[in-house]
Amino acid sequence: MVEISEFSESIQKYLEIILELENTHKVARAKDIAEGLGIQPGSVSGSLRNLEKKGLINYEPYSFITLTKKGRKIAEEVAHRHRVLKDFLFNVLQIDAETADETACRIEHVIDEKTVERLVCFIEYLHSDPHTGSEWLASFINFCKSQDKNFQIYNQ
Amino acid sequence: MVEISEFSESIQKYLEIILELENTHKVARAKDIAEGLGIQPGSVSGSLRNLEKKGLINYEPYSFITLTKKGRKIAEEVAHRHRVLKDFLFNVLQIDAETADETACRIEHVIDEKTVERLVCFIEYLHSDPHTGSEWLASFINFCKSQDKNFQIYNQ
DNA sequence: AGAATTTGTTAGGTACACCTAACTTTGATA
DNA sequence: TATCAAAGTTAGGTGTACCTAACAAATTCT
Repeated sequence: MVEISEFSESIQKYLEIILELENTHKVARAKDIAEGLGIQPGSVSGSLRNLEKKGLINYEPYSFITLTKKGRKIAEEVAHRHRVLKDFLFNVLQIDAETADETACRIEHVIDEKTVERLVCFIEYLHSDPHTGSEWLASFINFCKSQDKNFQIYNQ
Repeated sequence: MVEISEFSESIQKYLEIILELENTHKVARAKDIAEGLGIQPGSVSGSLRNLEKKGLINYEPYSFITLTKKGRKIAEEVAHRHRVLKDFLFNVLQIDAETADETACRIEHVIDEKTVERLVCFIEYLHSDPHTGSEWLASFINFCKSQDKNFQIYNQ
C-alpha cells in the first residue's frame, strides 16, 4: 500500500501533472511540467531527479518522463481526490466550476482517505436515491436562493 | 477588509493558537504557543517578531502577546472556518471527532471564503428544514451503513 | 550537415519555517 | 536580596522549493 501523505504537496502536484501529460501526450516533458505547475523550467530538473530517486518516475537527464507503478498509484489517488472534491463543490455546494476546480486543487493534498471515501459515499447517495436525493438537492438550491439574491445555479 | 489568503499557513496557525490562548489565559506566552503548535520555543521568537512587523500581534521581547485588531480578525476567520469544517465533517459526513478536527485543521488554511459560506448555508439548511433535512440525514446514515459494515455513528 | 531555435540542466541564490545549543532575562523562592 | 529555575532569545544550521542566468543538448530548418 502506498501512503500518499508521505509525499509533499509539491511531489503530489508533480505526479498529478505528469499523469495528465501522459494521458494527453503519452509522455511528459520538463517544459510542459513547468508550464502546468506555473514554475520556471530551471526548477523542474532538480525535482525530477528527486522524484526519480524516490522511485516515482522513470527519468534521466534529457529523457522523456513517465510514471512508475508506484508513482502512477499516487497520481491516480490525487486525481481521484480532485474529481471527488470538484464534484462535491460543483454539483452539491453549487460552487462555480472554476472556483470548484481551484479549491479542489488545494484541498486534495490535505484531505484524508477516510473523508474522501465518505464524500464519495455522500455523492453516490445523492445519485442512488433519486427521490430523496434530487428532492433534497432542489430544496437546497431553493434555500440558497432565498438566502442569497446573487446565488447562481451552475448545473442543471 | 483583511484578506486571509495573503498570510501563510504558518502565520494563520500562530494567530489561531494565540486567539485560543487569549480566550483561556487572557494573554499568550511563547512557551504555550510553541506547545500548541508542537514546535520548539526557539522557533517561536523569530516568528513573533515577524507577526509583530506585519501588525498582527502586540509584542516585544519578553512581553506577553496579544492580537491586534487586524490579527484578531484573521484569527477569528480561521477559527470560524475550523468550526464550520468540523461541523460538516462530524455532523454531516459522520467522521469521528478526532479525524474531523485534524482534517478541519488542514483544510481551514486552503479553503476559500465562498466555499466556507456555502458550507454554512448547507448546514443551516439541514437544521432549518427539519423535515427534509433530518429525513435526508437519517437516510444518508442508513445508506452509509448498507455500504460499509464498519460504519459508525458518532452523533445522534 | 550546419545553423538556429527550442528544450533541458547547472550553479548559485532567496525565502520560509523549522531545528539545536548556548545564552539572557524574568520572576519566584529561600 | 541573592540565587535559581523557568521562560525567552539568539546564532548558526537544515531542508524544501522556488528563482535567475549561463550553459549544454537536442531538434528543427534550411
